[in-house]
Amino acid sequence: MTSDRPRRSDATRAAILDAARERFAADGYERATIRAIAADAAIDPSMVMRYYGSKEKLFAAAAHFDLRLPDFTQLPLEDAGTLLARHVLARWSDDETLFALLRAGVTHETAAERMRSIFADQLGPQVAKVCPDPAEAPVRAGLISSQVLGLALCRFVLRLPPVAEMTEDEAVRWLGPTLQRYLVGY
Amino acid sequence: MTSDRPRRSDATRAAILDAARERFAADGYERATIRAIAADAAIDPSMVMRYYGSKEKLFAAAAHFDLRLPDFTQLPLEDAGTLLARHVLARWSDDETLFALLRAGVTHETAAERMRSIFADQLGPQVAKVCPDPAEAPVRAGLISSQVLGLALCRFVLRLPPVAEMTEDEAVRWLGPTLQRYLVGY
DNA sequence: TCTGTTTGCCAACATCTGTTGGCATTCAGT
DNA sequence: ACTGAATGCCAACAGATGTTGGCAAACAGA
Repeated sequence: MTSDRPRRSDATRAAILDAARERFAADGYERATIRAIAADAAIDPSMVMRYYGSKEKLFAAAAHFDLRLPDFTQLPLEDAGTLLARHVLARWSDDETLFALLRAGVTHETAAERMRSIFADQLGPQVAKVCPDPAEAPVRAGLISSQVLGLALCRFVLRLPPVAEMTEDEAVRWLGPTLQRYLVGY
Repeated sequence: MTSDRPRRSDATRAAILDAARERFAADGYERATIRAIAADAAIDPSMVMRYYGSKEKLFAAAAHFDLRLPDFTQLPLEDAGTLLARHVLARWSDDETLFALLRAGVTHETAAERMRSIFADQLGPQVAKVCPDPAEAPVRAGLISSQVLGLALCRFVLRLPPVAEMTEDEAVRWLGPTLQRYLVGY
């Protein structure tokens, strides 16, 4: 249906998406100009418009993200918090899409909505599987989000020195118990 | 020296600062235009330039913030975390300057630097007074910042529903123990 | 080989941005 | 009352931004 035979322009489309993610992640929504993205992708700005329609739609196309959470029921419950902290920090480091969402989400409603749906649709259900009362799952998932996003904000975006210079292990050691409590404690 | 007799334009200057804080808080640095700020202050855009020199300097002038932390040595140590959570949440609610810093800090280096200095110079020293080893104070202050900023981000900026709808008491109940641990625990 | 579509670039548009200079009015000191 | 400074607005600038339309070259199907 939607996927025909591969087009000759697929490489260009992909290059645009890559450049867009990079620019949105580094500069936020408004500072990431179509001209700069096009330059990074080594094509003309008008191509971006032809293939993605508008800056808004380009962002929507570039900002798909999957946290790739493990199945929480398969996790040893007593150190789920630590494993979750490690997984999320790693996921954060190897995919700049989350930066794009974080930087853009602060000023751009589309990005904020995308962020909300990631934590509601991907994290929420997993939390519901293991937390004491499934009705509390949204709140617990929200708290986990707050600590995870807060650390990412301080570490990667604001670059508060002590948080930015922390090793990943150190960060996991501190966050693990916090997430564990938000997950199953009181 | 710097402060002469009050000028006739002081009201205008103050109106500009107020409008600037409001716009920066609501829209972030780039979307908060000088024209919009001037319109809110009911004066001409050129006045903003005359009194503050540039948009950059206007932001710097508008983004002064004091957390007004209590003296931690005067606090009952066993619920310092809870008191800190309550204080910070309250402070956040009644001064939009922090929003301006948060929204702008994500894309604007001046704002990020200001944010860093707030948490390093205001929070850090207080933490040093009560944490087990003063050498750990920066890291502990950084962790506290991450949780506090993360909650503010989710609650006020991204508006994750479960976090945004939480009562302040509920938020304090969840954050208290976390901050307590970052403050004095392991 | 011919034809229509796809891919790409160029030039331009309308608008918005921070910023500047000039001119009128109002105020303060004498 | 006179003078110089302070205050305010208007008009305009130069540059950047998202976006559009047209035209050339490369391609694919017949």
